[in-house]
Amino acid sequence: MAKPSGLSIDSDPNISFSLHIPTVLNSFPEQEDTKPSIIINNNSNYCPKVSVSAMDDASTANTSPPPPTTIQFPVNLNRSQDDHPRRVIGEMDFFAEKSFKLAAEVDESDHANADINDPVDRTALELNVNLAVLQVELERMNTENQRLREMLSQVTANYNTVQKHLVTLMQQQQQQDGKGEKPEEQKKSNGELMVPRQFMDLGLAAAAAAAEVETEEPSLSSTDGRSQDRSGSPNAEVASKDFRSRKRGSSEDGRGTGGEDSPDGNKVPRFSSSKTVDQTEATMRKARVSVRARSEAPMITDGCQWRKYGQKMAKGNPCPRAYYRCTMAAGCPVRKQVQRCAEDRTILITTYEGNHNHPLPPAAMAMASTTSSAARMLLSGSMSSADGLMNSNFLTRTLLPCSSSMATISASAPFPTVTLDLTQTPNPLQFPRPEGQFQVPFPNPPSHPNSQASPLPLLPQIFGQALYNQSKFSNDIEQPQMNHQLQQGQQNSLADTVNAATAAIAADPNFTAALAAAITSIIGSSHTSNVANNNGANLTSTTNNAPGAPRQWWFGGGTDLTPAYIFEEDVKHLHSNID
DNA sequence: CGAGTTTGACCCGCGC
DNA sequence: GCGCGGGTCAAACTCG
Repeated sequence: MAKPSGLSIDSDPNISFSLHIPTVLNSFPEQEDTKPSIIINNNSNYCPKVSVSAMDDASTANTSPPPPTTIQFPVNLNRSQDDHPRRVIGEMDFFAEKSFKLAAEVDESDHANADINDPVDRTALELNVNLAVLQVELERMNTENQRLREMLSQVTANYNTVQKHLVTLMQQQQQQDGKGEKPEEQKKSNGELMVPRQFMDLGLAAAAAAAEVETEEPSLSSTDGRSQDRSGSPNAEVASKDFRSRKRGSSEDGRGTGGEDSPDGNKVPRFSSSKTVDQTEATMRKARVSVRARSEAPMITDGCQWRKYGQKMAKGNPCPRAYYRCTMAAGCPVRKQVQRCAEDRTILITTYEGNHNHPLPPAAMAMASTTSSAARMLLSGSMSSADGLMNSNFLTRTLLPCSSSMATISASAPFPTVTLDLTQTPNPLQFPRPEGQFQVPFPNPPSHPNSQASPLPLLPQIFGQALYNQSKFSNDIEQPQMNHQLQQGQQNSLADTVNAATAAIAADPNFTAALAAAITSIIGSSHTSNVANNNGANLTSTTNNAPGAPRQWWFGGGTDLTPAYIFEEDVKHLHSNID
């Protein structure tokens, strides 16, 4: 990776310094050898200046990079009178201990008479630049700190709003419970959440079972080990076929004895753990995550290996639907369907189903984590509402608080499906919430229309690992026994929500790195949080189309200006991370 | 020759 | 009961 790295001084009387600092937050392993450098140019007669710019791939690869941030400060250099053209006097390595040591030994006052041809004066110049670098860096950090504080104040305000909202809703809930109305009936009467009863019932068991499983076997996401890690459960291939067998056998149950037959023929009591696990498997398999992305390619690249096992013409769409199954591990139950949108054939609709039973490569982590988190958000949401603690309105506003039209949950589909629409801009004002759909924030589509191969940004491995660690940490701690099932389900919901959000914000590596600690702290705090902590942080970002324009971030938001939901523990952790 | 794809057949659920 | 549509199977085929 060849990047300009050196200290050069032109011969004009006024010299400008260009300090190039590799973007630390966005650095990749191959960039580690990139060092800050100073380029001193004499392109101004009266105003020597140091210009600090962050050098990254964008600024170097782009033909018209955004102008670097230029911070000017006086530099008095007595140039030699010879008009030598540009002369490179050496490279300043800011990571070299020698550079700082030399600079510290030089009297600062010497810089006024510095002669760039004199080694001592050059050292003085280096000192001057070093101080400037530190000043600039300090200034930048102050600015960043200020920005984070503003964000925190906004989050705090949102928290207060939500807390009031929660109290109101809890009061309403108590009043309705006093009338003896069951939650399911409430939903029907309210007409706000028309989720199939089958899904609601399974979702309760699924979330509970998922909580049990995850307590024993924490994992980065539900995508790894869901099938194979369950003790006594069949392997994934068997489970996959068992699902089909169960589906076929379910219609025969009515003719049978009425007992529940396990796949291996043993009688299994109702509500046993294995039955719950089966229901979990069935539900997780039924829950689907659909990703819409613009792509000319026949299939989006999600990091997994797939084998096509069928193709059908689907009704209402002239484009055939292809069926794939994951082949990264024998018996992985994950399948996906790929079909072009009938209305806009540039849009590729990929529907994922099931959870991987094997470790995933980093490249596959983002998509798998996102889809599985979205699916489990769906299931956890159903559990919470079915449990009666939250009515549908609350579910809508807390679990799925944003209506940025980037992700939708279709409850009317044959299977509960979360649709992540990566084809639209996330501007909430442009996309009013459709009736009967709940929406969750997800990242904007690839900024470049041709970046078809990666509709979702790759989640940095370190970020995923942090989530894993936090998940493990929170699961290792004994849970208060208030309502074990519910609480763990909510914890999963929180983790899923945050997990999805983190995958979303991974679109911006700078922000990802900056907020990784905060997000993971939110997860880690969930075990001590109260019921209201079900919500988690929803982070949405948008990018101005103009190259180099800053990415804007906000918590929550949406057409109805629903505030973000960050609760006390989360705010504390944000505080601690910022301070 | 093995892995992956194609494609017709089959199964099942569901609505009429 | 029947037909339709979605989903899967598996033999045939293709390709490297």
